[in-house]
Amino acid sequence: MYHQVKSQENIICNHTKEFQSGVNQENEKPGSIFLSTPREFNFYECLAFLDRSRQERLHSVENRKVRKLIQTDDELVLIELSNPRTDHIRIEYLNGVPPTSTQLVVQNYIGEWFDLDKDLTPFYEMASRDNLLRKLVRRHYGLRILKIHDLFQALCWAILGQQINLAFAYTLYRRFIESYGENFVYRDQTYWLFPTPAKIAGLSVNDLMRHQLTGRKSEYIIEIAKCIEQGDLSKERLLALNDFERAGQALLKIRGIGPWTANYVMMRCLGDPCAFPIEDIGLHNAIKQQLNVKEKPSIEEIRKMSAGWTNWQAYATFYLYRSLL
DNA sequence: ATCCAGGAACTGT
DNA sequence: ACAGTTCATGGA
Repeated sequence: MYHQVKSQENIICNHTKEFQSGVNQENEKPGSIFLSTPREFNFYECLAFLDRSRQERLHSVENRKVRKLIQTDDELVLIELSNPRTDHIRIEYLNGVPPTSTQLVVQNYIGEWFDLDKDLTPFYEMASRDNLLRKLVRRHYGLRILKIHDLFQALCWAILGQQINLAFAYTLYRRFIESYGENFVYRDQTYWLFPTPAKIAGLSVNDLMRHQLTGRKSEYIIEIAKCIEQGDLSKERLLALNDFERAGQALLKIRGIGPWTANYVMMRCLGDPCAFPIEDIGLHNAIKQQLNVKEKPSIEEIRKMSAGWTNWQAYATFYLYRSLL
């Protein structure tokens, strides 16, 4: 095989140019492709979040690397990401290097997954002056919001997690994926894709209730699947509103999506830095822990504490989530 | 056993 | 508009 990869051609930079330089060729091996990362980025902080549940099926973290199966329009690719040097992520294609066009899709996907385009310096500046965030941003420096690319997946994850503890939410999520998602076996390990709206739209409420979803959640998810199937709801359409405020309002009109779910999805999927799921119990617990107090803060108290977080509420929330691991 | 969990819809006033 | 109730089950 003479698929000699020259490093210069494979440094993909979908964010600020200044981060492009500095890739050393020593560690490179043919077939590896590198994605340069900003200075304010820590791969292992992100991996810690990705590795928070043993029931996770949509990626696997092992040996300081993460693997994920990605379905593009015409390819199924299994990637493994690692971080041999701090200024880039290494991408390895385990089931064969796909065509260049697919590689570009994958690189964009990873850029979105790890939120590489965001300049965190203003957030850090704000956080260094905030009593609640100061320690957190130092301890977890370089953490990014781990995004959920697929809107249907983000909505299902949020709805499944409504009003139940996180461990049980993961159980429901795993059952949902293993029951209705496609899988791909590679070297004795199974990798999963999230179920498609088409698949879920064809189910009955009873089908989902068999996996211990409540009747309500089953209805919400099936209805949303149908909505997406018919093209009435899509990430593109929400982003095309060009206004997170309006995107949030559109989400709130959907049955099963309240303020918490709308904000959660805006944070994890649509990329709204102002999204703030202020009703979130996990957020409340994280704040309680940070303040070292006995009682969880009230919504009003959180409003006051977060008064200075303008334009960065989602990042503050995510760092607080991270503190709970 | 008891309480709570990364909420939201529904019902009655 | 607002407060109280129901959904429903697992985890600690």
